[in-house]
Amino acid sequence: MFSKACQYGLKASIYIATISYDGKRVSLKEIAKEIDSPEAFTAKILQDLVRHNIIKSVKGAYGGFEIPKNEISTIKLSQIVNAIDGDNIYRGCGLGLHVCDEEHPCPVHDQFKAVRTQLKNMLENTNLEQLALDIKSGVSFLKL
Amino acid sequence: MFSKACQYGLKASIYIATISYDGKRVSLKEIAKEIDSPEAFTAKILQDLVRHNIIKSVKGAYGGFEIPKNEISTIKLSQIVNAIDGDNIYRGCGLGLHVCDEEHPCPVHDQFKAVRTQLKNMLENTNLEQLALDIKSGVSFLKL
DNA sequence: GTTAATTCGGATAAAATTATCCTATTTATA
DNA sequence: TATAAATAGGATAATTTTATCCGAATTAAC
Repeated sequence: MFSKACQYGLKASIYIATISYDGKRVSLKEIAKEIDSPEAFTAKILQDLVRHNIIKSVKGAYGGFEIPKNEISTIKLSQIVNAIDGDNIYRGCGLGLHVCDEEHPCPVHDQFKAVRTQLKNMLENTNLEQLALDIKSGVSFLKL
Repeated sequence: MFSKACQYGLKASIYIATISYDGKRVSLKEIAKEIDSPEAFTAKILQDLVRHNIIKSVKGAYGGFEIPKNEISTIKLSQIVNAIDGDNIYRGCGLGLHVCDEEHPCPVHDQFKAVRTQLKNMLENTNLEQLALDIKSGVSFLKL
């Protein structure tokens, strides 16, 4: 459904949110360890999220990544997916047609529309705070 | 959502169904032209679908691909997706965790479950006949 | 039988995605 | 100011996916 880069980006963002919730900052090294992802590749993805203003980075000793506490509940999964994988999953045709709309639908246009809409709603209605709290309380997990 | 191979496989299957509906057979060349796909790559995918017993091939002059008429309405999109992309889209974790179930859910497990279920139902409840008839009647399109 | 039209299958190439490495830059602390 | 701990970013490598090429096998028609 999502690229690996996007999966790492989502997991990293959620992890950063759990740490930022306590007013702390976290290093790339720790993030990669906690979400079980390749460090250098994860660095690229985080840079991308920084450029998209979704997370903040602080360079130098005692630096790391963070999300301003008051922003944690405002960041939606859709923003992260969009930044990394683009909007094809919302907009694109399920069969890859260049043109596919109500006027000229692909054979599965209607069937896919419902799925895509549900996915879109889900991603737009889920924010980092909800997910971070579940991680903190041990209800859900970021690795294994 | 699906790989390109899978998109080509779906489109090709739908096109073959429209032709088989009239009791005819169609060549790789025509299929690739009608669904706007690379010929040699499409050949590999069709071979795969033949091995999975989803379509039939006839070698030699006047050969080609076909679907027995009485099977057209029994072939579900899920079979095609499964043959080409595997079952990861139904089974796999949205964040790529190796283990992700009710006991040890990833942070978005519940949210994804609904989307995946809807996608699964859609693919299992859509068969080639419905789609082929829409193509034949000009309601939907396989290219552009 | 010969020919032409086909699918099959192996080898290879191109492109995209995923992953690694190394250096530069920044910054807190001693 | 020197040092160590970080992120930033460019170059490159490995892997996977997508795509092409070509010869072999099959089969209908002449």
